[in-house]
Amino acid sequence: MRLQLNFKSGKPPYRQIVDQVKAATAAGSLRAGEALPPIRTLAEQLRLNRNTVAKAYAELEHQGIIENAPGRGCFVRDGGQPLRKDARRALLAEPIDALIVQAHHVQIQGEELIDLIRERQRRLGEGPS
Amino acid sequence: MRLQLNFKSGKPPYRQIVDQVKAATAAGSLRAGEALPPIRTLAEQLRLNRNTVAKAYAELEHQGIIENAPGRGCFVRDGGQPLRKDARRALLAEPIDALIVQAHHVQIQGEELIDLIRERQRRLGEGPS
Amino acid sequence: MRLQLNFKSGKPPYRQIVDQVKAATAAGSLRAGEALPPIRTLAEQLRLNRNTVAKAYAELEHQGIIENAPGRGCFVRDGGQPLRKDARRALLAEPIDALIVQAHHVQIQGEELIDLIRERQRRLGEGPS
Amino acid sequence: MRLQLNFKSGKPPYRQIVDQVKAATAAGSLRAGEALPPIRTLAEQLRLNRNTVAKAYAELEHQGIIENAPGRGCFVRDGGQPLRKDARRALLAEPIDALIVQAHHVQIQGEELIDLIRERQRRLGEGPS
DNA sequence: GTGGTCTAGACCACA
DNA sequence: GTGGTCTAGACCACG
Repeated sequence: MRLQLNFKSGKPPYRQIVDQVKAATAAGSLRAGEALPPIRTLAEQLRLNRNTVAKAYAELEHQGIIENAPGRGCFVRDGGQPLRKDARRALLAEPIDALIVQAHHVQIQGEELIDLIRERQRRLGEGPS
Repeated sequence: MRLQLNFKSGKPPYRQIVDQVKAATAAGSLRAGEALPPIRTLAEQLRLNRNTVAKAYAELEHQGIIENAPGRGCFVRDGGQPLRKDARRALLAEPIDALIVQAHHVQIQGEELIDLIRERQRRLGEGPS
Repeated sequence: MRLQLNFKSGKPPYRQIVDQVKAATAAGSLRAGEALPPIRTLAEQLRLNRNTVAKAYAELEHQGIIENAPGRGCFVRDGGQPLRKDARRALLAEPIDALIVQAHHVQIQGEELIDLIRERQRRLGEGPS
Repeated sequence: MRLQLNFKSGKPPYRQIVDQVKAATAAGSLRAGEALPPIRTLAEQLRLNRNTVAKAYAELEHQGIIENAPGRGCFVRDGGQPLRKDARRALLAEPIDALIVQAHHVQIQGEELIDLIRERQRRLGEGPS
């Protein structure tokens, strides 16, 4: 589970954590019973205060996504069937549009943007499927 | 020019206005020289306070997207990107990486992500408004 | 760091704060990394509303002079001028012309103006605070 | 009488007109009985609305600096002795400081600033006294 | 404790 | 009519 924060988006960090964990569980890439990273570990990775991460975890527990077992860690609860592919693709529509717009603003469009993305995929070690 | 606020996203309303106006200029549905709705009018439409809309417009002016002429109104400015191509591409590296990670969370990778992006490009290019 | 407002100048208070902080960093009495007074404290000192001071600080952050860290405070940033020398000199042409004209109005010209400027340079260089 | 507006200073244009005319009369470069440019002429030169210039003139008349003779124009009233040299020099202290600070921000200081100013003086056709 | 955002309502400068 | 600034006081996110 690799979380990615965007400090310029305006969305508060604790909300970004909540939303990303929810997306991962909904898509099935985080399975029921799996453990989330300990609060202090995640706080270090994301360079956030522990209180902030704790708040995100508390919110996730409040929404029934995870279960907080004091002293043992946080675990994903069973959330039923993972989403179908269309639903998962729909989750990406908004962030993709945002990227296209931002690219347009620096006058990079169409295939040039696609090329750039492929380059970053290669660099992140994610070869074309 | 139809603005739509999402009060559940966690992103502050004034930021949503900024991002949507930027998107509209990028997509061509707002052209250079065109007038934006007056602050008071937009505030009424969106059921926001005048100051909140004013803050959004001020931010847009600060970013060089629009021009605020006291007494006359707010107008879309002419683009004009002085940076060299490498610099512009570099600006996109971070948001692209964020998207790739987010897509990974919902188990969409490689060429499947590329396909999705092409689809959104087509849809945005079809000319809104 | 002693800020002084002039309510008769016609210049808005938040702009006076911005200009004075910029002056202080330029003069070296505010060094990189140093903390500015908290918004609420400064607002009290200057008998301004908190929002007004916040606007000034936001503007300073936007100009890259300071860094506002929610929860920790506001800090002076490291300078770092990426523009080339010609570009920087060009930025001064307009304000210099304005000064020459203003001096002309009070019948101070040529070398007499230069002398006056040298005198102010000496005084500012003596290191305030 | 050459007026110079600075739209970025934050000081309202009508105040800049008032202050500059006051400075010129105080320094003696505008003498009693002399005519000010007609409102519509000045408005065109400064690219302001006539109302704005009219407001400045009205303020000047209110302060007893000028006299408005409807149909004939605006004239400077007798303001007694013009200021002594020290007083005139003092009027320039603040704008000079502002320039030095701004120059410092683009890392132009000392003699380099002096050189730049001399260059602008030459270009404005104002040879060293 | 810190800074960030929003509302409500006022006054000013400009066209 | 337009946008710009200020006040007052509220709530939120972060450390």
